[in-house]
Amino acid sequence: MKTTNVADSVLKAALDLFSTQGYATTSVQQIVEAAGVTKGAMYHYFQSKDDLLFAIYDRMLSLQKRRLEEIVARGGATTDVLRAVCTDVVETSIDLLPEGTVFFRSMHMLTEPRRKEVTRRRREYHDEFAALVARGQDEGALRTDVPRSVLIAHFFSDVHYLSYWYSPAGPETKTEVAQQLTDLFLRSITVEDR
Amino acid sequence: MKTTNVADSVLKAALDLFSTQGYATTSVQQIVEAAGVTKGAMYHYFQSKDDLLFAIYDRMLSLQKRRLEEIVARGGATTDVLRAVCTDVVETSIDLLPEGTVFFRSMHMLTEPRRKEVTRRRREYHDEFAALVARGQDEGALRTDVPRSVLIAHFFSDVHYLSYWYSPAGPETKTEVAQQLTDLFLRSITVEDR
DNA sequence: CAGGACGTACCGCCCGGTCGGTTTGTTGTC
DNA sequence: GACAACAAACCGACCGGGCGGTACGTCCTG
Repeated sequence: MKTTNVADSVLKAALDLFSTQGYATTSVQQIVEAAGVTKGAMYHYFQSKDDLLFAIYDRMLSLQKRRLEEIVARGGATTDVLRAVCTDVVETSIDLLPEGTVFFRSMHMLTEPRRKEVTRRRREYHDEFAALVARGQDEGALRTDVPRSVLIAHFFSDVHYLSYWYSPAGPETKTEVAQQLTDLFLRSITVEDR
Repeated sequence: MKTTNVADSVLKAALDLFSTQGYATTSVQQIVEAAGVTKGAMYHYFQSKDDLLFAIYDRMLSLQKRRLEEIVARGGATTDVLRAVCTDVVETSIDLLPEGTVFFRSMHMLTEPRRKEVTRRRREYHDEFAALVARGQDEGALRTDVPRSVLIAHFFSDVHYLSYWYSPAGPETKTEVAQQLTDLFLRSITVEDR
């Protein structure tokens, strides 16, 4: 409760500054000042500046993974599951917009072991999603004339790009956008029927 | 010819290093060493490290803009023009993959006036593309049940994401990918006919 | 011998990180 | 409940280093 207050406010400040200024151009001094703590306090809870970045990634990756697995576990027709996953990941990504900004912008700044782990966990997510698409293709619901890797990249691109254009202050709510993007995606990857 | 040799090799080295290591984590010393020149020589042709970044952006933006305008100038049915633009920008983006990597990763590192100009020129491109989509909607060829801004973001996301997943060493050629992504995009934004 | 094209030594700054010390909190003892 | 004993939490002055950038000399070309 109290011990986490420092760590929490530091993380919050770091996320805010990293997402607006970038990781490299944000100094530890700025972070602790924004968080209202001292450098000593921060380095008591975190080993390095790198730690802060990784903590942000860790939280985001855990959350996304958990949500994906929950939806898949609920079961249902493949295309329905796919639809649920798509809308959910778009909505979650909008909730985590600052994290997303930092993620794609600063991943290459992580030190080697950590970057490896982030890559590994992203691949896990990717593979689980790919399995879903594969199932859809096997069932004849999804088109096979485009390589699966392209279909998947086509989906992740939307999620990825959100932090570059979406603004909560804009005209569309996150629910609408999630619906619309999912619709666009599914329309493009399903087989032409009737 | 000779005067540009230094500037060229510096820019080439900078692009290479920026795209692999990131802008902030690449020192001017590294760049000049990789380019085989000295710091003095570099600072004779460029005013700052920032200059190098902007030069990369400038080249990329000019090229994309020029290609867009050439295709639009050729005229034709709106959907055909749109298709041509899409495949072309995907192909060009693949040709400029390192530039794209640097672009989306380090744009926020540009100093204020330059970032403003980059934003302005991107908006120019965006607006021209948006006009094309609007024309398609007016003609009844493109769907209007999804906000135009979402349709456009949906397209740019594919282009944007290329530098994160596409590899020339991979199984798909740039021509194939361009065709496939264009197909996915157009399928999702055209009205259901038949 | 003038002036652009460089080479080199150097500067001030600020960064991430440290470290000895102080405060605050917890526990055990009588 | 007073207090010693100890640990965890926290402070902030300080450090070495590497950064972007510069000053100035030198060389080459016309």
